[in-house]
Amino acid sequence: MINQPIRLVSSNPTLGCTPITCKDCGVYQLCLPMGLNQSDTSLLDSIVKRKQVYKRGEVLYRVGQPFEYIYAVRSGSVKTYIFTDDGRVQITGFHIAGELIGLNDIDSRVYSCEARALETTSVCEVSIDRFQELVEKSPSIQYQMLKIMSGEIRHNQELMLLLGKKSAEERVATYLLSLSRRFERRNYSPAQFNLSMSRSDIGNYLGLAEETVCRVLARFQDEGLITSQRRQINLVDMDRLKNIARG
Amino acid sequence: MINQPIRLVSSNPTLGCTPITCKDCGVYQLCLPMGLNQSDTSLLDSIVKRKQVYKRGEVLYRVGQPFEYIYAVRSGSVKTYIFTDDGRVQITGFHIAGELIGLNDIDSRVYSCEARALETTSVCEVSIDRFQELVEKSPSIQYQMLKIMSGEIRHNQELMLLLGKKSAEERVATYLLSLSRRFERRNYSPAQFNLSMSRSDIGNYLGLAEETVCRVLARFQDEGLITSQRRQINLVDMDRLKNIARG
DNA sequence: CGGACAGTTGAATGAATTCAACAATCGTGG
DNA sequence: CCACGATTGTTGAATTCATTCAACTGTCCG
Repeated sequence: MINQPIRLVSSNPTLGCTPITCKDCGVYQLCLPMGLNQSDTSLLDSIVKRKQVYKRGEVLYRVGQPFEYIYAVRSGSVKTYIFTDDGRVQITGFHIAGELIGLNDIDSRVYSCEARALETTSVCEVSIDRFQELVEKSPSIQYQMLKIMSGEIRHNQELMLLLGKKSAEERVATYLLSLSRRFERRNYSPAQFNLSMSRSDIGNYLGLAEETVCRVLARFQDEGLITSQRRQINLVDMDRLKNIARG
Repeated sequence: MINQPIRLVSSNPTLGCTPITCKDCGVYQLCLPMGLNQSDTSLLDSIVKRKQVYKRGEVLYRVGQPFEYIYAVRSGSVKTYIFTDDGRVQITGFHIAGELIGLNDIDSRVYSCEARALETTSVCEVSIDRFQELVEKSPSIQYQMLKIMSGEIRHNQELMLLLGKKSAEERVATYLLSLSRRFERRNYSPAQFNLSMSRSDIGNYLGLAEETVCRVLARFQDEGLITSQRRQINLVDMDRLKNIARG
């Protein structure tokens, strides 16, 4: 059975993630790096509210709306994207279970991007006001937040490298491997998975035309690197894929 | 007199920056958003150490070096950049007076990018250990840090939009206007300034060839949008420039 | 079943790159 | 202070990788 977690909360501690249990939402993984004590996690419990489910295509928030919640994805997936003034769109991230959304905008009163569910998606909405109270009570949680955001900055920088310097093949290979790693961390299969996003979304994210993504995937398939049936992806030769991703 | 600040520390409070005086380094602007009280700023003084000067081309830190300091630029400018495995480079940021360097990597033990002075540059090196102690004492400072990093994520996302979706002309126009805004905040002239980075650096940052940057600047000059003499830039028609940047 | 959407493939086009040659400027050492 | 080599910037011509346009197929879901 593909894309089914073995145990969603069994994330390997050496990866720097600790599972957090939330009374209101049931068990989920907030993916805060290690370093929280018992009282910290109870504090977290106290502010993590409003479990919510969004269906495919539904919007979590729009640009300019008052910034109210940080979102922790429990299951499913979400895309976030920003706009140019003339309406072009750039997808800035795909977010799967265990990831946080809304970290940009903490210094702002409004959301700077739009978030939309790619499939049926369950999230916990964390009130920013209560979150702010929390971090003032618990410096260690706040320091964990600094770390998470620091990691997000690094992730974005790698994306800048991809967008600025990589060829179409390198981009697609990098993308597949990045997804693979994230699934692996969550105990999904790193070699076989379903894409929840369209070719068009992938292309948008990678700075490519949708047709280019198709062609590259077709080439990868011809060369025996992957098999793909629409959104079902199978990474056959990860090593060669890694070589391509590296350039 | 171009590129001379009227008063370096007179930054308009409405911009969300408060000038911070550091006993060890003299007066400089750390550009922490408003919200610190007197005891916070004394705390900051106590950890901001090691005023340091780097000459053009000198390296502040390299990839893989132990992460020891966050840097606050006092004067001059610094570029930060990352590498692909095969040695390609992507410049991820140019940093001028009042800006912080090293915020990515807080969750890491090593620097993930390299930083190099573009000209004679004075910085304050802030020990990460002492910084961590500080933020545990002062939640308000830490929350300011969250805000700064949140802003950095947003800035990087705009760069992703630029790299993924904008034409060469839009990129260069956006770049010039971004520099202009940053100079303006620091009471430098927003219309006339010197670039401390080469065409090659600009192109690298914007995902363009150096020659393309030249050609676009030449076109802008032909069309009366700017005048440029090598690194001396004069924005003549900001409104049209803004229109181009928007697409 | 049918209409809409998503994905694929081919051919023509184009924006930016690469290659190349040259010009202007910088800076270092005599 | 000047000269000269190195660096940086500029411009033209050829090339290329990805895009755009177009036609078509497969799949999903009401």
